[in-house]
Amino acid sequence: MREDDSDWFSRWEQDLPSPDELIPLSQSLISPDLALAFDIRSPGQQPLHHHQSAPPTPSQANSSAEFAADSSDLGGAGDEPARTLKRPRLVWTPQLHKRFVDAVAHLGIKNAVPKTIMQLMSVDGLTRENVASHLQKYRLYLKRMQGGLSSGGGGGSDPATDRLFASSPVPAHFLHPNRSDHFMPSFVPIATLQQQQQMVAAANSHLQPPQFHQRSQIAAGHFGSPTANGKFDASFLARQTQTQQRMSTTPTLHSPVSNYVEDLESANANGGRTVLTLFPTRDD
DNA sequence: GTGGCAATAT
DNA sequence: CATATTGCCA
Repeated sequence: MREDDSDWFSRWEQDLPSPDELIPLSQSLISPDLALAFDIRSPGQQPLHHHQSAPPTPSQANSSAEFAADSSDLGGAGDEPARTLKRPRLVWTPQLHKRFVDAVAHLGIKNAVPKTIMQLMSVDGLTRENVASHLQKYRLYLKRMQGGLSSGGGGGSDPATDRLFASSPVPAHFLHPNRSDHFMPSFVPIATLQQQQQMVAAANSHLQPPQFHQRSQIAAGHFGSPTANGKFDASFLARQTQTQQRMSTTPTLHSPVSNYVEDLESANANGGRTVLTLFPTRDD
């Protein structure tokens, strides 16, 4: 039983987890809402730098929503009403929108309701209202794409409002709900996701509490106008595109890279090429 | 309770 | 201007 009584202790001592290993664990016990409410962030992580140093664990299930914090801090928010706390405005970055579109595409228009979309996206901090609002706008966008005629300035497709939507390819079935063979994905990998969602959120609670970005100048393209107001437009890249393929033949300018959906169809009709693409498989 | 949609607010 | 919120209804 006893090997070396004098040794086991030093061993035990050595095997003690370092504070760095402990902290994240304790944080995962904090619900995203609480973290948001109390403005809790990772001790060793400054709100400014966001390092994405190739996570050793390939299990990327979730990305964090990016928020824009209003420069004017609300006074009464420092208290306990964690429930009714006011969340920062959600910034729908192209990446986030892509997730949204993918979710809708994979759900099928039938099941693409705010709640399920939100669940499938599994972006922590994302609320049903966020999705609902965005979905509403997105539907209008789709609507006016199909009937989009009108040579005049009203109809078409240019308003800066559409820039976001244009950043992500629109699945074909969105425009043609009338297809004889529309066995759209009703299988939905999420079974009891209602509960899983919470666990997932807890597991990767990298929640980003209202951040006060200052150098919002670094963002590459910048989609929104420089916000003539005094507000900080924090459009950041959540993740650096690490595995980006260079398509030398097709300039990225206005060619909607069409590598989306079809996972269902190809899996069904394509014998040699089962593209069983899990939904949150990439994030560009 | 949830979803959709228009209007309205921030 | 982009989201959020609200009101009203299915």
